[in-house]
Amino acid sequence: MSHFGRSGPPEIKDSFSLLVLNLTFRTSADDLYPLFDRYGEVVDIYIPRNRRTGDSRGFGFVRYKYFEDAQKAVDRLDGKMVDGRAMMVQFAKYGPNAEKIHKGRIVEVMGRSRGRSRSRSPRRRDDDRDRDYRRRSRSRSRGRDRDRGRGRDYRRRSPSRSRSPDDYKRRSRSPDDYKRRSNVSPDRRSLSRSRSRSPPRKASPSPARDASRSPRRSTSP
DNA sequence: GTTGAGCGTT
Repeated sequence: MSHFGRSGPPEIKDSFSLLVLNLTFRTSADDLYPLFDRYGEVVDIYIPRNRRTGDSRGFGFVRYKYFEDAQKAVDRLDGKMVDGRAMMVQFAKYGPNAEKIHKGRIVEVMGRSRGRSRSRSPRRRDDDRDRDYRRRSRSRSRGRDRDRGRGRDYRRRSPSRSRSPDDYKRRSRSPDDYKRRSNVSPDRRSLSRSRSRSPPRKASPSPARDASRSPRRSTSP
């Protein structure tokens, strides 16, 4: 079992963060630990996962206690085949909170004291990130030269609305209708089964069809 | 059952 990430992000100041890219979607921290632990003391390993699906995002973070170990791991594990895919190991550029990191070590801390003054609207970054990373993937794989197309899309975003919210409200049926339907539905079924308005026939439901084809054969000798 | 550039928390 993974004992990483259970107590949140430990002391990042005293550790060097490594970014592991090009990982398979099935690779977990447990799979990376034995590989990275061989080259030094691993403080923590974390692999961002999607909260909705729970799938790995294809990359992870490995924290070393000493810089030399981290550097060695980068040099040795970079391009290492893991689960049939070569992973890329490099020093992290940003910290968990977007802090600037140099060589895996924090060199610049976010202006928390000053940034705090800023009225930063506390928005849900979880969902946003989840959806964003998906869209970014798609865009990147194809939209490298599609910058022009993107701009066009933004302009055409307006006519996207063809219906007004009022229409939706109108669409919703009245409670009476819903009630009636709810009542009618089971009632009809119940009636149909109970009353047996139409006696179930053992024969085919449409003998006429057979009859229409029969005559031909019947008349035939 | 899929995907593939990037930067992270229970």
